[in-house]
Amino acid sequence: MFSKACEYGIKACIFIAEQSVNNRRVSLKEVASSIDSPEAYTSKILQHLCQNNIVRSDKGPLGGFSIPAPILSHLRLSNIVYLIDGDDIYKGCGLGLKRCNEKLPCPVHNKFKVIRSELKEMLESTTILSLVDKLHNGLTFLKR
Amino acid sequence: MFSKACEYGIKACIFIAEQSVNNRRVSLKEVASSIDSPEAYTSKILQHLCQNNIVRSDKGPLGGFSIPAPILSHLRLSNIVYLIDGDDIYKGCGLGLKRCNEKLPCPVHNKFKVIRSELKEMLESTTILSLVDKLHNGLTFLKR
DNA sequence: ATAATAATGGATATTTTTGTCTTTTTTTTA
DNA sequence: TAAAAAAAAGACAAAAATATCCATTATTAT
Ligand code: FES
Ligand code: FES
Repeated sequence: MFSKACEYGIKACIFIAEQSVNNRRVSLKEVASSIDSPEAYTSKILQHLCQNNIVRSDKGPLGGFSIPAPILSHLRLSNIVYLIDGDDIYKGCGLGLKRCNEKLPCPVHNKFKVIRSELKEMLESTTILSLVDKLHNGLTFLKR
Repeated sequence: MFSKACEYGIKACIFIAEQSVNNRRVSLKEVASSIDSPEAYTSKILQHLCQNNIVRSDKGPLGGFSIPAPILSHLRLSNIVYLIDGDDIYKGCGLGLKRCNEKLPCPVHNKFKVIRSELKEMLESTTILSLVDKLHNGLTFLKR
């Protein structure tokens, strides 16, 4: 469904967000070990998220990653997925035609567009904060 | 959503099925050009489908690919997707945890499982024959 | 039997995705 | 001001997915 990079990106954001809620910055090491991802690869993904103002980073001792409250209050799954995996999952044809097109639809178009728009709706309506809550209460997990 | 191989596999099956309904066998060349896919790669995918009795092949002049009526009458999208892409789309965790697990769910589990089961339901309920009909009536397309 | 046709099978190549390693830059504390 | 800590950046490596090539096998028609 999502690329590995995107999966790591989502998990990293949820973890960093949880810590940010408690005013803690986290290092790359902490992120990678908390979400069970390869450190250097995770670093690239975090860089990408930082360059696009989804995550904030501070260098030096006491530095680390965080998500500022004003960003966190708006951040949704869709922002992360769109940044990392692009809009294929929203707009792409299920059978890989150049463009999904009502006028020249592929055979699965009508069935596929329903699923696709439900996925879109789900990603756009799910806030990272809502996921943080459940994680914080020990109801969900980022590893295993 | 699906791999390229799976997209080609689905399109190939729909095209071959359409021809089989009219008692025509089709060559690899015809398949590849009709669905706009790389010939040799498509060959591998068709081999895979043949080995698993989803498509039939006959060698020699007059040979080619076909889908026998008894198979076509049962064939659904899910059969093709499951064969080529496996069950990740049905059972896999949206965040890539080892196994999707009600007891140890990831943060997106509850939202994700809804989409996933709708996709599953759609794939399992959609017959290739129903897609052939629309293609045949010029309502849908396999290229562009 | 022979030639022609069409799929098969195996090896190889390319591209994309995923993952690693090393050096540089920035910031903080001593 | 020097040392340590942490991310940034760039080059490189490995693995997986996608794609191509060529020789072989099976079938049909002549
Ligand atoms: S044209 Fe294929 S999904 Fe719309
Ligand atoms: S545990 Fe992640 S989708 Fe079920």
